[in-house]
Amino acid sequence: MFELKLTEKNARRGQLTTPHGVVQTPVFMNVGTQAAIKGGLSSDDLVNIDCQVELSNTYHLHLRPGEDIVRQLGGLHGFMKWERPILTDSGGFQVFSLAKLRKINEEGVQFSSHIDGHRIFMRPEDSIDIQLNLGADIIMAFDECVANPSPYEYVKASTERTSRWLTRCKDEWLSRKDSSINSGVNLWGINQGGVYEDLRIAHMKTIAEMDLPGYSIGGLAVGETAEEMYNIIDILNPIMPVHKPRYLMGVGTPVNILEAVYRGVDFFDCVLPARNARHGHLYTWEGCRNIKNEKYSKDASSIDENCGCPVCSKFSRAFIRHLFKAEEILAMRLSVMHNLYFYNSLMRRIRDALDNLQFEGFYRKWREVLDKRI
RNA sequence: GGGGGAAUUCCCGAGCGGCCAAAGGGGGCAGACUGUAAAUCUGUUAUCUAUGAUUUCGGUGGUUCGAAUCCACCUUCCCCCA
Repeated sequence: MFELKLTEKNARRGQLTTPHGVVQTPVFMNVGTQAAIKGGLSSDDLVNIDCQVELSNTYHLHLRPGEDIVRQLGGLHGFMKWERPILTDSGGFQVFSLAKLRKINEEGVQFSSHIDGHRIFMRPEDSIDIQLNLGADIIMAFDECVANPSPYEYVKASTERTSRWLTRCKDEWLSRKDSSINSGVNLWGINQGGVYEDLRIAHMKTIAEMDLPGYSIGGLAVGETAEEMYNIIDILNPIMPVHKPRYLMGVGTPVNILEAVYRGVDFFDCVLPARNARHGHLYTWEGCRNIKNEKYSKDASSIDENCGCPVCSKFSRAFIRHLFKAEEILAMRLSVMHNLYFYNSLMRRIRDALDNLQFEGFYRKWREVLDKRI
C-alpha cells in the first residue's frame, strides 16, 4: 500500500509497502532488464549504491532463461539474490522498441525473438502470467508504448486497445495472484495517449476507474520534446488518484526527474544512467562529464569531488579514462556504480528536501546545474 | 658475392598514368543514447587567409599536357642462392 506522507505544492513524499519491504519515494528504480545490471553489478553492489527497487523485464526473461526456471529457483528474488522490492515491466516497451519484429492485433502481440527469430505470441494474460511466475512485487499492465510521432487516429485506437488489455490484465492478476509465488503482488496500470492531451486525459480517467494499486505514465521520452512531456504530466496530475503511486516510465535525465517530481511523480526508472556510464558519460553535482575526453588523461581527482560513492572515494578520473581506453570491463562496472549511486543519491536529496519542505528551493537550484555538460 | 621483392597519409594496408588529399581497417579526437536487440551507433582525422588554394605516397632527377602510379640512380628493409 502507498502512503502519501506530505506534499509541497505538487511534489509528493511518500512510501510504498511491498512484500519485500518499504520503498521511500520519490524513488529511482535501477534497471536490470535481464535480472542483472549491465556493466557487471551484483545484488551486493546494488545494496552498496543505495538501490531501493530493482526492475526487470518480462519479454527478455521469458525468452531467456524462461519464467519457469526463474520460478523454480525462487523467483527473481531467489534467482538474483536480491531481497528488496522488484518491479517487472510487462513487455509493452518491447512493442515499441522491437517494432520491426512484432505484429499487434486485438488479442495480443506476436514477437519474432530478437535472439533467434522464433515466434512468441504475448497476450495481456501471458504477460501477467510470466510476471507472476517471476515473482515481482509490482507488475505492469501489458500495453502498447506508442511511438512519437504517431497519427491521432492510430494513437486513439491503440490507447483504447490498451484499455481493453488492462481489463484483461486486471482479471488475470486478480484470479491468479493469491496462488502465485508472491501473493502480495500489485498490478499497476499504464496511461498512454501520445502527445494528445484529450487522449491522455480520457485514458487516465478510464484506467483510474479501474481502481488499481498504482498508475504509471507511459509512452513519454520517445521523441517528443521535454516541454511536451512536462505538459502531459501537468495535465494528468489533477486527474491521477492522489493516494496511489505514480510512476513515469523510462524517464529520464536528472533534470527530467527533478521536473517530474515537481509535477507530482513518485517513481522513475531509466536505462540512461547505466548506458551513459557504459559510454563514459558520468554524472556529477556540477554536470555531466565524458570521462573519455582527452582532458582527463592526467586528472588525479575523482569523478566527482562531492560524491560519496565507492568509486569516487578511491579512483581517479585518469584511471577510469584509461580503463575505457584499454577496454577493460572495470571501466563500465565502476562507471555504472557511480552513475546509479548518483541517481539514487539525487532521489535521497529530493526526499530530504521534501521532508524539510525545502523542495522548491532545491528544484530551482539544481535544475540549472544537473544537465550541464562539463 | 649473385638473384628477386618492397618502401603510401599516426599505424597496417589498397591504389598501378587523369574520376587521388588517396579505399578499407586500426588508433586518435569528439558526439548521440530516456519502461535496454546498445561493451552500440554517428561524425571526424595533411595544411591554410578554406564553395578555393597549398604541400604529401623513401630520396634525387627524368618522361608526360598530367605521376603515388612509367624510367634512371641513390637509400633502407625483406626473401632466396653462395
